[in-house]
Amino acid sequence: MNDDKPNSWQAVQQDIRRRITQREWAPGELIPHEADLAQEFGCARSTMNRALRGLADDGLLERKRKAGTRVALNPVRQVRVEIPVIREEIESKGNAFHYLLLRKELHVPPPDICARLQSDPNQPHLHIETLYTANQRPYVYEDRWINLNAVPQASDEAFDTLSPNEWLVRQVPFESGDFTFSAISATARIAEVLSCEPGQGLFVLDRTTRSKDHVLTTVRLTFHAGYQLRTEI
Amino acid sequence: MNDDKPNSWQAVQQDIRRRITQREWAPGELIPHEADLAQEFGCARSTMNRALRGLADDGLLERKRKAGTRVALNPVRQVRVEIPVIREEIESKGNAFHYLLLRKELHVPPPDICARLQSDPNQPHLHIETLYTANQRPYVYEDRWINLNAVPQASDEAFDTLSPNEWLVRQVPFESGDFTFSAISATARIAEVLSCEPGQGLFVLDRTTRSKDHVLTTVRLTFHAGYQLRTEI
DNA sequence: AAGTGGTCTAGACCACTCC
DNA sequence: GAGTGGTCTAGACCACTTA
Repeated sequence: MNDDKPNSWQAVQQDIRRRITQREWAPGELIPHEADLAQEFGCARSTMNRALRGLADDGLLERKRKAGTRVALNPVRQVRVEIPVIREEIESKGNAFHYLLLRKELHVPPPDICARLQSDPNQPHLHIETLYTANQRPYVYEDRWINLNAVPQASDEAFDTLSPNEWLVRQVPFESGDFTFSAISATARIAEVLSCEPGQGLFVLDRTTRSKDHVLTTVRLTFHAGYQLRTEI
Repeated sequence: MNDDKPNSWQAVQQDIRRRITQREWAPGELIPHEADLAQEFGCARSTMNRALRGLADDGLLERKRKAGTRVALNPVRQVRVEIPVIREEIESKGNAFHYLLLRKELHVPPPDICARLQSDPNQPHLHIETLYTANQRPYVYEDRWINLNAVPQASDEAFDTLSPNEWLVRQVPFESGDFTFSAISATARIAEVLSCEPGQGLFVLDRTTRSKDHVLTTVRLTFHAGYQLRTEI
């Protein structure tokens, strides 16, 4: 590491961070310009810039040209969350990973899914339901729709050796997407699939993936009871 | 913006990103070194470095000294999630924000909370329960413990003009923390507070905050039914 | 109009890691 | 030992924003 080197951007950043967290600079306060700070720390302005830019990315500082740099009033507005790759998440805990194809059908999606796929309301698409298990115990239930306008080759795929997710990642480049975290009460169907009580509160991750012109797929992952998504800052 | 400038790191990054998403470079493939790419793009190595470093931060590339840079096998492993600042989240939707102090007591925490606070199992701490409302409707229920070893002045605070969270942010510098997202089934108590059915699945955010030496506070936010946390990539 | 952050460059040295 | 990314520097110009 370079933390000991007094002029590394990490060392500089750490000291600036300390000044912020220890209230040496109060929230909302204007701090010295890059150039002055660089001189004070005896480093190049680019080094100071990198340190400050990082803190701004983390939400600790707010920077504006001409206006200068201020300590953010409300720190820590964002965290990075690792999106689990199911297979790895299960195997990294030393558990056996399997998946079970519960359904693979072509039919017309309900209206909400049609809207998400940005598709003609009468056009059929591929509907796939999968259960992923850890040591034979239900881990997460996946309810996926694949847009056949965007991924026509999906209808010929058996998904017997590769899970839908792994197959899609290899098949189709994607560019953007959105994620939604929420909670639901287990329906009778989901309770059966995940071996829990009906009504049980379950953690849910909805993901919609797009390429340049199309929505590729939309998927809802419903996790087993007690599942947690952790992160640190 | 500088996106049009052909030598801006953004422009370079965008083109590299395109090569990755469009499979011009396959997942797992070794890509040219910084120096070569810089020459190809006609930019300085530092510019290329910044572009590639950003893509590595996003999880699209994996870089190792001497080994070189590879396209990540499984892209998009992490997303940035905005941690809601309750007051702002409510007011930004044009709703009236209020909070209601349901409880403020000093007593010995249950064992799991003691563990989180890293505290003596017999020592009392400050327990605060708050309900935040949007247009008088329950929005989120906050169940908080404050470590009195770390924040002794909390016991004198009435929390009548400032919510516990806003007060703490102003009082105490903190350095790190962890976040956990999960789901629960509403207990009778929570159902009453949040005006929902017992057993209803609810989205939960647990947060523990530390300064250098102490755990400052641990809090569980239980959101109203139907709450979603969204993010995009 | 002027101040401040944002970025680019060219060159240098260093640190890590693979062979 | 050697190759590759990581970083620092000094200087320059630019873009955005406020006054």
